[in-house]
Amino acid sequence: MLDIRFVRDNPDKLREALRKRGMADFSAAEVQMNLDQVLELEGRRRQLLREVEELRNKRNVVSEEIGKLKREKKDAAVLLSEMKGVSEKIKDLDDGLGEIEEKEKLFLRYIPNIPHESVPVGKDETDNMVVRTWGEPKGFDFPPLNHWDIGEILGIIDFDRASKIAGARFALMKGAGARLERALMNFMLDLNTSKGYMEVFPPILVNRESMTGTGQLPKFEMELFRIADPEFYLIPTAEVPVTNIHRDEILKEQDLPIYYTAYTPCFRREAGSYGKDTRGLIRQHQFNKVELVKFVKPEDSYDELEKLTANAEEILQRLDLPYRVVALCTGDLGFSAAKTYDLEVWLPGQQKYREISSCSNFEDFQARRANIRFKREGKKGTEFVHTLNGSGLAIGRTLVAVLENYQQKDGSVRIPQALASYMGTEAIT
RNA sequence: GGAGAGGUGGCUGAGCGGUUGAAAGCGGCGGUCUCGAAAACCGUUGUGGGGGCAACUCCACCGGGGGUUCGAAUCCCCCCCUCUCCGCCA
Repeated sequence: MLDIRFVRDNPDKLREALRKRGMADFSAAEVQMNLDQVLELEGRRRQLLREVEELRNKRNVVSEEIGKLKREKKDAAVLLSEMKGVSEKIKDLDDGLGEIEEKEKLFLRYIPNIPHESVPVGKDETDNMVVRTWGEPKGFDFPPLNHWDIGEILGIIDFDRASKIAGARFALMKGAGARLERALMNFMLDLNTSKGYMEVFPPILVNRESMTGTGQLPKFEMELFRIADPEFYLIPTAEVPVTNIHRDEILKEQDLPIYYTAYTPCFRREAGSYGKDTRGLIRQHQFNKVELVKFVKPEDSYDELEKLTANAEEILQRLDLPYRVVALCTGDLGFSAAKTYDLEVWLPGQQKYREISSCSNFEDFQARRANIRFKREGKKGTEFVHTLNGSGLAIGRTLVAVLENYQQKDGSVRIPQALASYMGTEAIT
C-alpha cells in the first residue's frame, strides 16, 4: 500500500509508475475509481476531518465546564441543552468520514508499488533483462528425459496415484524421491541458517489480516485456498506468515536487520493457468519451499536485496546447477514489489531456463500495509521498515532440476555432492 | 465441546462516569554527586493524525465494534484473544 500523502503530493510520479507498469492512466476497475476522483476524495476527507475535530473540541471543553459547575452545585441546564445533539452531529460527520476513508483505503490497496529506478522498463516477460548467468548447460550424449519420465522410470514420483488421492496438480513422492525432497529441504535450511538467517516454522493456515498484510488480499483471492467455517487461508508462500511475524510491531533500530528462513508447504489454486505445465512437478497445488525473509532499514534495502539474491544463488551453485539471474521489467513486476530478481535454473528436459526463485524488495509497501515500523535511536517518531523476501529455494523445482541435470545414460540419477550426506547415497537407481 | 478467570503505557500494576494520556513501581533517557562506576537524588519518558514557517496547538487511542450520557478506561450489548480446570484427541 502506498502512503496517501505520497499519492496526494506526487500524482504525476504515480501516473508515470503506472504507465511503466503498463496500466495506462490508472483506474482501478475493481473499485471503479480513478486517480483524480481519489484526489478529490482526499480533499473532502481532510475538510470533514477538520469539522469533526472542531466539534469534538467543543464537546470536550463544554463537558468539562459542565462537570465543574456540577461539582460547585451550580446550574448547568443552559450548557446541557446547548450540548444536546452535538454528539449526534459528531456521529453523523464521523460516519461520513469513515465511509470516505474506507473508499480511499480500498482504492489504495489496488494501487501497485512504484518500481525502483533501476528496474528495466518493459511491457512483459520478453523485456526482462538477464543480469548474469552461472554455469554451462551440460551437453548430453543421449536425449535427456523430462523429470516426470525420470521419476516414473525410477519409481520415485507417482502422479497417477496422487490424482486418485487428491486430483490433478498433486504428486506422490516415494522412496528416494521423498528422501530427496527432505534432503533438499534440510540442505537449504542448513545453508541459510549458516548465513545468519533464523530458522522459523510458522503456521501454514493464517487469518485474513495476515493475507491482507502481505498483499495477497483483497486482489488475489482467486489464487488462494480457503477454509470456510473457521475462516482460514492456506498460505501460498511462507512470505505470508513470516512477514506477519512483526505485523503491528515497532522494532528497535538495533534489532535490524532481521533475517528469517522458513520451510513450509505452499498452496496455490493456479486458477488461470489451465493448460500450463500440466505435466510434472513444475506447477502443483501443493509444493514445498524454503523462504528467505528480511526486515531492514530503508537505506540498506537495495544492498540487502543483492545479498539475499546471492544467498539464493549459492544454493544453486553448491548443487552445481546452471542458472541465470533475471531482472524483471516494469511490466512483469509483481504488485507489491519495487524490484525483483528471478533465478532461473536450466532444465535439460525442457531445454529452457525456468523460474526457481524470486527475490524482491518491497520497500515500505508491505510494511505500511502490515504496519511494521521501527524507531531510530534518539529520534522521535517511527519509520516503516523495508521488507524483502525470496525463495531459497522452491524445493519441487529444485528436485526437478536435480533429476534432469544429473540424469545418466543408464537411467539413473547421480546425487550432487552437496546432498550426499543428506541422501545417504551417491545415486538413485 | 463444558466450566471459570482475564485483556490498561516497554514491562508489572492501580483506576467512586467528570483536570486520567491515565497513580505507583520497574526499565529507558538526561542531569547532580564521583577519578570512574554503583547507590542516592532531581528531571524526563507512548503512538497515530489534523492545523501552523515555527514556538505550538487540536483530535483520537486503556483487546475490537456498537450503545447509554452533556461527558465512558470506568455502565450495557456483541465479537476476538489469552489463561486455568474438565472432556476429547495427533
